[in-house]
Amino acid sequence: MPDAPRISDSEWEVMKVLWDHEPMTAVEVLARLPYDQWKQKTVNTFLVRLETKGVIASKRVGRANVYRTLYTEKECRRFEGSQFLSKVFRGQVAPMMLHFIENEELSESDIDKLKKLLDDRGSSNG
Amino acid sequence: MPDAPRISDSEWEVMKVLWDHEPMTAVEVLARLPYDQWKQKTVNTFLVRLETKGVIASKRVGRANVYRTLYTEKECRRFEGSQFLSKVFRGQVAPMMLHFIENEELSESDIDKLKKLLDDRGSSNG
DNA sequence: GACAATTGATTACAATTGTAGTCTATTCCG
DNA sequence: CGGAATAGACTACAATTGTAATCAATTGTC
Repeated sequence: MPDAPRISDSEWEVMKVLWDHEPMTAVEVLARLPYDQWKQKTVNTFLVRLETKGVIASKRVGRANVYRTLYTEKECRRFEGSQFLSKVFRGQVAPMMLHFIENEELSESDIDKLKKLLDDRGSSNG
Repeated sequence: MPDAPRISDSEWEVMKVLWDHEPMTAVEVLARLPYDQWKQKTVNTFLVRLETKGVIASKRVGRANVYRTLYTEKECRRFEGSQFLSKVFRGQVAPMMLHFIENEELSESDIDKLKKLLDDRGSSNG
């Protein structure tokens, strides 16, 4: 997969709705967003921009455009994640993980899950 | 500490240099950045903008401005980190951690370190 | 069939960001 | 002392982003 283009904050909100419910029309997208967050036209603009960027595609169905994503959430997360990592944590994974362990809420079961993952990771690829 | 203002990608590069070597002049900042990344005037602009945003402060020393940060790297990381978490991972910490465990390089010792941290975290605040 | 409602297409416009250049004051060198 | 170098202040300008409004085409309704 080629690198996903830059997706702005607002555009990300739209993408998340699309990933969850695609294919959708612009009206449907608005309906899935928090009430009063944006006007319909604003959402339309975001969709147009996302399509221009090549992140989503549309097909005319009747009089409405129906949108679908061209990148998975996972792909976009990979891109954003590595950007974030190098920008904010100088590319150092461990300090970043440490940061989140210290600063964010982790439930007991989250902690267990992560420990198991680290176990697997540790043994499989020394 | 109040929330740090929004710091752009380029501004972050400048901030990292400042955190490492402050207090510094604009010329010193440029010298610490990768060769040919930016012209002196560009770095100057970033410094002015950062000061306007209230992220750094300057003091005139002789004919040069000497800059220092007003927020620690930790504080800014907290801010950026939670933004990133909610934007890209919908606020879910565990999936994010999982993502990085799966997608980024972790050395054996990184993994050990993280496991220990999770142990502490798990037992101290069940 | 004429008008209202809906939807996309086009246009708008300010703030932020990236990337400097020019203008001005000071200071160092010969 | 006069010109060159230097540092900051001010200005520039396009791209991206946030936030829509207007224009135009289509479609349903009476």
